[in-house]
Parts: sequence; C-alpha cells; structure tokens
Amino acid sequence: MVYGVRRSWPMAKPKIKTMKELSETIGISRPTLSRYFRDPSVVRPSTSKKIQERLSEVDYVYNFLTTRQNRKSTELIGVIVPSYKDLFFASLIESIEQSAKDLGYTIITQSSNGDSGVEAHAVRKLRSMSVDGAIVAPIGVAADHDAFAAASEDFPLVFVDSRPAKSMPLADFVGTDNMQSIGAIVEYLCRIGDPPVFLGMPHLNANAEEREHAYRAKMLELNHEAKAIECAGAGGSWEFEAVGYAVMDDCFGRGEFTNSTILCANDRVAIGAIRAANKHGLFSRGGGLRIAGHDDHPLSQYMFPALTTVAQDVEGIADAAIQLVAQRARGGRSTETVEVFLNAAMKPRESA
Amino acid sequence: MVYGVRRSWPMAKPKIKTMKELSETIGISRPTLSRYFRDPSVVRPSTSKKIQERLSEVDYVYNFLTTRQNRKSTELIGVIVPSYKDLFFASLIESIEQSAKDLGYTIITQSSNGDSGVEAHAVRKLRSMSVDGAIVAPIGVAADHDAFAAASEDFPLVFVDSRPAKSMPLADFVGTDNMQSIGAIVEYLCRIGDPPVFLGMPHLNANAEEREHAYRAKMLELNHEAKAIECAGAGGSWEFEAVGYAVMDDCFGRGEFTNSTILCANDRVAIGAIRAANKHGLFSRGGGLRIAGHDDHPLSQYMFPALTTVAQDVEGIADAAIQLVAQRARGGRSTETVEVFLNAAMKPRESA
DNA sequence: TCATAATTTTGACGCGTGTAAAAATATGAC
DNA sequence: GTCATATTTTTACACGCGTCAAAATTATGA
Repeated sequence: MVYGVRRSWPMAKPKIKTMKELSETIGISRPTLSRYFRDPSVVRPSTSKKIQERLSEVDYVYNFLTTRQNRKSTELIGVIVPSYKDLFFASLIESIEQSAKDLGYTIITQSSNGDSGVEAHAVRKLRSMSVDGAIVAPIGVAADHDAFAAASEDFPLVFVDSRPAKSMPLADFVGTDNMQSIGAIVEYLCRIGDPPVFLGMPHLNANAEEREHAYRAKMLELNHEAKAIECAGAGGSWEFEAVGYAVMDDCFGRGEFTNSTILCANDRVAIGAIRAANKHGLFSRGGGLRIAGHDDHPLSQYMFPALTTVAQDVEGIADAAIQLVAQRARGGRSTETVEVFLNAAMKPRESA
Repeated sequence: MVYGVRRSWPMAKPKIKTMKELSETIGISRPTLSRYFRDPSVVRPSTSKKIQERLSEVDYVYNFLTTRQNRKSTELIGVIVPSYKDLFFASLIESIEQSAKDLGYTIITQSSNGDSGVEAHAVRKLRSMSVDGAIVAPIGVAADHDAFAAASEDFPLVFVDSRPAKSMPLADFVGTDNMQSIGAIVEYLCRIGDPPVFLGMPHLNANAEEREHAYRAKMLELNHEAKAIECAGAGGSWEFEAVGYAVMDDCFGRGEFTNSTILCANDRVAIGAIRAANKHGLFSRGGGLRIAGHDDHPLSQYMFPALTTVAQDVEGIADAAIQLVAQRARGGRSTETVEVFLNAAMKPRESA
C-alpha cells in the first residue's frame, strides 16, 4: 500500500441540495421548477431561459430516488442476463442501454449467473425497484416460475435471446429466428462442401434445442442425414468454450470428425472446437475439416481460422425489446403476446 | 411477428403492497416491522418467528426506492467501466457484484463507452442516486475533472484498473502493479528466449504509458535494449484487437518482427497480433516469433497458439475495491489516500 | 408475586419530490 | 388601456418508509 495526501477540491460552483433550495436561489416556485424538469417546454420561454442560466451557475443534482418514488412511472427498465462474461450478452446490454437512453429510460442490469436462485432474486429486486418493465435473457430450464409470475403482474416482461420454458408466464419475446439463421448456414455449408454434423451447446436454454431442431429440419429438407455430436457429458456448464474444446478434443483424439464439417450451436462452443482442432493440427494439415458457429461473437473474426458464422442482429433485438417494453409500460397491457423474430446474416469467413 | 394469448397467472400468494398493510395482516405494528427488516435480531425471537411465518405466506416486496431515500445510507455502490464488451471489465464487474452482495450492497453499473462525456453523465447519475460510493475504471485522458471533483465531495471514489489523470481529485486506487506484472513477463521472456519488443495499446488510460515504462525499466535492468513498435497511427480506438491486428499486419507485411518476441500491452492487442501472425503463417512456419500479452483475458487460452500472459488478480482487485469504498463510506473520510497494488501471476502457455 | 428490564405500540414528524386546485399575475391582441 | 388567456404561484396533500419519544405491554428472575 502506498499512502498519499488527499487534496481538497474546492467546488467551482455552490452546491445546492434540494429543489426547494434551488427554487429559492433561482427566484421561482418549486412546482414550476418541478414542471420544468419534467418538460422544459411547459413553462414560459423566459422562465425556462432564466432557469437554465441560473442552473449553469450552481451544482444541483436532482434526487433520483425521490423523483422515481413519486412519479407514476419510474422510467426504469431492468435487464437480466445469465452472465456478463459472454460477449454476446455484453453486446446486447450495450445496445439496450443505448436504445433505452434514447427513450429516456435508465437501465438496471443484473446477472443471474446462470443460476435460477440468483435469477429469482434479481427479478425480485427489480420488483422492489418498481421498474416499468424488464428485459430478460432467461436461464431457461429450472427457472423460478413463481418469481416471474409475480413479476409479470407488476410490470411487462419481455424475454430475449432464448424463449422461456413453456411453464413460464406467457410474455413477449424478441430474438433470432433460429430456423432462418441455422437454415441459412446449413444451406451455405452444404452448398460449399460436405453437409455438416451438429455440435450442440449444453441444454441450458431453449436455443440449445431449437437450434438442433432447426439443423435437423434443414438437413431433412436438403435430403441429407442429420447427425449430432453427443455433448451431454459436458453437463450444464455455461463455460461454452471449455465444453466445445473438451468434446472435440475427445473426438479428434479418437480420429473422429477430423475431416467433417461441424456446425456449432454458438460461437463460443465453436471457439473451443477450433482450439481443439488446432491442438490436433487439423487445420494446418489441409484436411477437409470445417467449423462454423452462430452469433458472430466479437472475437470470432480473430480466431484462426476466422470463424464462419451467422450474425444475430443484436441492435435490432435490443431496439425491438426496448420498444416493446416501453409500449407495454405506457399503453396498458394487451391480452395477446407478441413474438418478434429477427433474421441473422451470413458471415462467411475462413473456417468453413 | 407471431401473436399468442397471454395467460393470466393466478398469484399463489396474496399480494401486499405496503409495509403498513403488511403490519396489519401480520398483527404487529409497523415500526416493529421496520426494525425487523433493518435487523431481525433486535426484535423478540417469538416476534421474529411470527413475522417470518406470515411473510412466507404472502407476496411482499419492500419498496427499494423509498427505503433508500430515508436511510442515512443507500447501500448502493456505483460502478463505471469504459465498456461492457471487454471481458476484463466484464470479469471485474462480476467479481465486484459478488463481493458487494456479500456485504449487502447493491451495484449500479454504468458504461462510459470510452467517452468522457458519457462518463461524466454516469458520474452525475450516480450522484443523483445518492450512492454510498463508486468504483471507477477511468477513461484516463480527457476526463471531466469537475464531474469527478463534485462527486468526490458527495461520496468516496475508488479508481480501479488504471490510475486517473494527475489532474483528477486524488482518490483511492486499486489495481495491478504494472512494474511487477510487466517485470515478471519480461523476465520470463528473456529467460526463455530473445528479449521482447513492446507493442503498446492506444494511449487511452494510464496503463498504456505505465506498462511501456515498466517494460523499459525491466529491459534496462536486464541490460537489453528496449524497443517499442509504433502504434500511434491507430489513434484512440478502444477496439484493441483491431489495433493490434492492423499494426502487426503492417509490420509482418513488410517482413519486420517476423522472428521477434513481442510483448503486448494487453491480451486484446495480443489477440489481434496473433491473428496477424497467423495470417502471415508465422507460427506454422516454425520461426522464432513469440507473442505475449497481459491480463489473462478469458479467451486467451483458446487462441492458437494459446497466449502466454500474466493474470491480473481480478477477484482481489474487486474485493479490495469494495472493501475500500465500504470502509470509506462507513468510517468517515480519512485525509490520506490509499493505493493498493496487487501482483499478477505468470501464465506460460504456447505463444511464448 | 412483584420489581425491573426488555420489547412493542402509538402517534407523530421528516425525507424530497410529484401533483392538483385555486388564486394571482403576466402576456398579447385589440 | 382593457380584457381574455396563458402561465405561474400558493397552498395543500400524497408517496412509503425511517425514526423518535412516550406510553403500554410483556417477559425475566429473584
């Protein structure tokens, strides 16, 4: 430890703690000030100008907690993802935050850490914060239904990325159309080379099953035999790279699939698979091995070989989700739910 | 879009909105209930038991906003990072959230998006939320000093990862000892092979300069000539992989450094550099090229070759930072600042 | 059984802001 | 200069919970 001396920083502007105090130093009434903050256009231009001028001369920050307590709407939107340490979710959060800011919402993010107990706790916290709505990338299996059911009574719930379990309260959904995205890459792979085998992801959410199903459907359509690599042994880990690596290292070690085309359920699994392939020298040997992924993970283009994948429309998902919660939060709850499916775009690169 | 019918989910437990209502259905007074929530041990065991029982039969969530407004301490800690889409920061946030939860704090995360204006806005929002303290991974250059100065009057500020600009209000700091971490890897590299040249990161925060300085110091100590690869042309981008790739693709294209040992200022730059090397076939050719990084980025072990690096003690940093803010928030402000430096651990892998 | 300590209840006020209704004032057209 | 209208001020109450003092109740132990 190193010690230093704390310099005292003289405030340039006088600090004002409450709105009442501000209204006094500014020379207008507090309610007028309150109205100004909610919407500057509802006060007389001369008053607005006067407020702005004085405001720039002092250091006043509104009390977030109190304002939200009294408004009918808190303009708070909760976001729950299974993990921050997954660049897909990180990208999603960043896009959501951006879209939300444009609409004047503040985002409260929570990680469920891949655990249904933590997820339920996060949902509960959002309830306690009286959020106007929540966007949830669900764990999928073994979710705490009661927690979500209770929450859905309080505010609109929009699920993203993967669809909630059937037993969950029916809510809106925004995500990629797995049939389209997987269909596109299967078609691409078949067109360029051998039909692919499928390397799934741990069955932690609906995407695991949906993508495998989409793969099988497309293969059937193209008159090819579907084949999935067993990865059940990997259990329920969210460490997708490790799963992909372990499963394929095993296969390659036995000489299996070394010349195959492997379509992975997502890029993180593919990254692990590529690593395994490189360990076994399968790409440098010039064999027929091809590996493809799904999502367009930010680092997929830096893999070697650069990962061929399909890009989810992250911004589109984020934007649609925010629009949907905002609309639900404002315009009363409709009786029917909406499911928005966005298309993904092929990103042909080197790996397949 | 697909439409469905929203099922109504009957609540299993009756919903109770306010503490007053709860106290009535439970049969005790509201102040007692309030005391119970603050600390269950201050009420009589029989009362505590009674409350717990009834509580489990109803659906009551405390009002977060209101409780925080009235407590002297909000038990809220703000966290600001330059980006969510950087797994180092993502790991940091996850660790901070964990450590904070253990101490009963709620985390409010904000991304500054590598922009000083957004950063200042985030700081301001934390002020409006009356957080007990904030942990900030600063942008570094061009920060809004006034925003931080004002904030540091309101609550303790702890900087992490990289030290704030000299002109910033002096606050506590927790981070890796760059002299130690860079020293360790330089020594390792020299011991195993050629002395390294240094590939810096864009000069966006103090680490850029500090790590280069640490490199030069260690090289001097070991009697080797220091040499840094120019990467100024890359400008101020936070897309470190892209920077590393662009700079090294350029070099390798000119035949420079193709057999060198390259120490990168961080793993993300190294990932870009490795990609460039692979593009030019430098690793498969069996030459002397070695690349090393800094941070132990979660994906560094999946690179090909697996990236040799030094692991920052992310959990240690997170924990120390939380401890520090919590301590400052509780025990009044001391006049001296503290700087905590943690050691990093060598992660020798394949790339060097 | 009683004195004493511990706990709970009652009643009240405070936090900083939203918001509504009525009264007062300013604005702008004539 | 006058009047209709738009805006602001005043006054008041509300939000849900923290907190305090005094009174009432209950538990504890000799």
